[in-house]
Amino acid sequence: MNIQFNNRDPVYIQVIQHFKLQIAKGFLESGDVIPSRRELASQLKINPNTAQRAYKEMEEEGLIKTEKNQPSKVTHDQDVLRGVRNELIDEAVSQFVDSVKSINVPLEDAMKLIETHYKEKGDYND
Amino acid sequence: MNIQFNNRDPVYIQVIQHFKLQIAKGFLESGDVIPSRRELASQLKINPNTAQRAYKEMEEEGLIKTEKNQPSKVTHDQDVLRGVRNELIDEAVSQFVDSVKSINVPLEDAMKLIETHYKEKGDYND
DNA sequence: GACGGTGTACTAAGTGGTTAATACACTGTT
DNA sequence: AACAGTGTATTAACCACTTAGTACACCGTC
Repeated sequence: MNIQFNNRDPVYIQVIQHFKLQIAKGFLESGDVIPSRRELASQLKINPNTAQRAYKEMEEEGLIKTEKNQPSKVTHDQDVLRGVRNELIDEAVSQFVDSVKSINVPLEDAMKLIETHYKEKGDYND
Repeated sequence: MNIQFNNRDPVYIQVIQHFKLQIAKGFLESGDVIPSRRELASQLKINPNTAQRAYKEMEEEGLIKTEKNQPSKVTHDQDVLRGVRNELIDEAVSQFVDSVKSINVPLEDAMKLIETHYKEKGDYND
């Protein structure tokens, strides 16, 4: 567990984002336990309340499930997990399409640019 | 002149963005005059200092040029103007590619999604 | 039952950055 | 010369939001 924080976005948002990425990549699966608030805070050197805030929002989104005095677990609802991935993708697509359309970039040009950029950069591993 | 402000981003940023879009679309061309700080502020119902801040940053980026007691004008430097468009595009492309790669979406899938989304939505007019 | 672990709630403090207020210098016009 | 319009600079106020502090309730285990 290690997150590269930027100091642009709020920490708790970045924590949530981190977990969503893990889920979207399949590294975190249904039923997996995640660290306690205090443990996560300790590992990431953040305030426990910040961890709590992140967990609370994830709980409200249905990503994780917490039972009394039990470590929080990733939800068993497969649809929700698939949803995380799809939302991340949809968000990226929508934003991109909105951007290029707003300045009248033809579809063909946009596609070509993506293809080039995609192939240029190395793959992610973690 | 009319901007649909969101209350997420700072106003002065949105003002800059608006001018960049106008430039990228070719609606604002080299040498065109833009409203005075106070006039813009009046039109948009924002504080003159907010307009000033936006103009100042655009000045620093070389987008506009201001001479004493003359209305600010869009730069004559064509390269800068082309740069605006290219930066907007590059930004969109990079962000998209980073996003999809970070969750291991294959290029083909990404392309297909873009194509579909692009065709679905109506074109922009303004 | 004491202790260390868990999750949770409430409140206070801090903080960074945006926006507003105000004033100054300059120029052209009347 | 007065005035109304420019751009500019400095400082103050504001404000939303994040983060931190603290305390409480609960459960297992030793």
